[in-house]
Amino acid sequence: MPETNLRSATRYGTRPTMKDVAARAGVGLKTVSRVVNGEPGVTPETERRVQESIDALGFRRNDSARVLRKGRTASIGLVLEDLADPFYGPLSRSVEEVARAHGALLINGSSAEDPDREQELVLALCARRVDGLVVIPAGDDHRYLEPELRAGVATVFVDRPAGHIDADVVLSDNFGGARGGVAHLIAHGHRRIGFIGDMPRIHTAAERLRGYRAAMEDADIPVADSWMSLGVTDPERVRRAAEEMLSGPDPVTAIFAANNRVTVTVIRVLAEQTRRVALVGFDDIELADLLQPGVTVVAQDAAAIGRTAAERLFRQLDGTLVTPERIELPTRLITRGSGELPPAD
Amino acid sequence: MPETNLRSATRYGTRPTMKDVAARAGVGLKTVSRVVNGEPGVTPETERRVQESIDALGFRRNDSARVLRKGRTASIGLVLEDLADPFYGPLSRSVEEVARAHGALLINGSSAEDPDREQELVLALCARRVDGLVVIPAGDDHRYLEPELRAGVATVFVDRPAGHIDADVVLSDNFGGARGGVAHLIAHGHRRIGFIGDMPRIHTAAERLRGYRAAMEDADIPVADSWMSLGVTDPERVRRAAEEMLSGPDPVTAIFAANNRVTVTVIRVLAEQTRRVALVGFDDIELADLLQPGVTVVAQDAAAIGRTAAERLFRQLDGTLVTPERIELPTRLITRGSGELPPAD
DNA sequence: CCCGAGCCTGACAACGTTGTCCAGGCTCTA
DNA sequence: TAGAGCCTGGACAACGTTGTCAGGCTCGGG
Repeated sequence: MPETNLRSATRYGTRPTMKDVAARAGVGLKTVSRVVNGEPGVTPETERRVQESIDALGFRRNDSARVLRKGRTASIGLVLEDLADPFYGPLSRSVEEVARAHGALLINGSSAEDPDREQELVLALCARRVDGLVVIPAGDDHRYLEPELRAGVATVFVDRPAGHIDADVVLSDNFGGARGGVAHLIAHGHRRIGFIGDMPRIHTAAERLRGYRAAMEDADIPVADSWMSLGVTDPERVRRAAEEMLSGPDPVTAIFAANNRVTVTVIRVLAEQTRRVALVGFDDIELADLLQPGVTVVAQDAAAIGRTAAERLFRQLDGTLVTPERIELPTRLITRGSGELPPAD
Repeated sequence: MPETNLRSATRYGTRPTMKDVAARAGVGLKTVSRVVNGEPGVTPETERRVQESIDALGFRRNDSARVLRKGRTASIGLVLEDLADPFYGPLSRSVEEVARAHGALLINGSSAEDPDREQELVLALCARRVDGLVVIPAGDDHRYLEPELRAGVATVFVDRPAGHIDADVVLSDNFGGARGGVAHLIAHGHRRIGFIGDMPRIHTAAERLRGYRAAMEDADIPVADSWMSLGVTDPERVRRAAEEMLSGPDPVTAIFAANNRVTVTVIRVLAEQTRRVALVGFDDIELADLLQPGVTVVAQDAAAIGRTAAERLFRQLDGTLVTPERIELPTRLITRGSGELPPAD
């Protein structure tokens, strides 16, 4: 009874299946499958009839069933910290582009820097049977991923290494970048240089701090505790931290801001100062060149990081890649003025 | 033979199923299902045995199979133009937050402003049987969505209305915002005001242009063709357009930049001018307050737009919502200096 | 005229889960 | 002590698709 099928197909909330299409076209179920998937072995005339039914019923293949049968979902998951952060936009975009080139869709979620939420998200993605995962870790223990890795879920960590498991990592040379940025300030005559960064439990923050210390040590400059502020990111506390190191008994003449959010706040604080204080920031920020002075930064290439990670992911899926590796991408110092100001005591 | 099950379960690329877990725990398949889903009717002792098997095998429920059986995927799709655009980051984030609150995951894709790609993406998402779609349309004909809507896929369009179908839309008051922004310039004494915007086939661009014209007409100012530049967005052409309207025979004393990308380029051009030219931009940009002068903008609330759209989506899914509606969110004029400069002839 | 080859086509099982339904064992009461 | 009712657990079908395999048809050659 084709009429019944038609009615059930157009009833709200019900979708036509291949069975419905087959019934309407008066062919077998498998023939419809062949047409839908462009498999050979169907007469043009039969194909036409099937296609007509498909269009008439508005049939759309159910990929859930397909996945169940085939095993691959053609989708990959991206877990990052916050989509609204300007660093992750381009990263996410470049991951998506690579995914698209491989015919895969991108599912993404934000961990909000919360390890539990990261795990919850990752496992939800695994339950959907994503073929691969790109993870910007919030937590530092990823042993919960072991069964997934064994099951063949391709995984690449980004921006920070995985904890307690052996997996691919793609990140910036945070240590080298920070060291270079601070050395740049030292080269312009600064000795009292402040550092404002995130909690050292975050890998990037720790590495950048290490770079700062290394650069100071290279120049034989002992670091005063009052020059360092760790674990502050919210604008209010960054502001206080900056003001303190500028007004203390041993005031800094330059500040190294260890990420883009910190940099932005520090710029605001410095704009209010009468004294000219030098600034180098980690991460580029938009319009940095239009400010007075332009903001000198150590820039990461977010798009390149995303692209590299995604490409490795698909090479894992190809089977081209077996041994986990750690890939460090170089950073680039962009001088625009704020980092070249001389010390003003 | 539990040993066989165990081996097959840990073989690379194969995952344990509920059957494997059941065999290992010595219970029935359905009992495992009950434990996994927290259904009642399982003795604590049995539950413990099952849980132990789950942990030992690293079992993870296969949501594809679940979806196939239940019909709902607990995921929604978001199709936007470009994730890297600062306007879409917060929007995407707020959509994700609402989705999360409803226990759904977010799948997103970028259309790159290409109608074919938009359709391809949307249909791919429908094939995955997402429960709902949030679409920032690139094309202007969405009749291809009719079968999906009939099938009960909740759909909300954002930023621009759908073409040729009746669906929910959430957008900013582009017309009113632009009109207000231009009126603000007029109120500060400007009469020769330039307009640089996107192709009028894009709804937002057309509306903002209409707002510009309306404000000019309200003030009885005839608009010269040379003051308007439509359909340019790439920096090079925006730059040329701006320079032309600043140097022509009838040079403008103020510019209304109809979106954030245009605004940024115009700022660069104006910074090179000796003459002080007023500027109002549509869309806020980061650090706008730190520039000299601060940039006056007509700001949209991207997060509110995303939240509103996603909430409507889930209300559609609840059944609370039936009739499609058009929701316009107000914009906000933020004065920072550039829009308050007097005309300099 | 018959037979084999080759091409279309369709019946059927399987993917892993959940909903339905029933069986068996237990407790409690008359 | 027997019957009723409850609680736990399991067998089975179904979701919509794809892979396997076999059957029927046509065509050409012997």
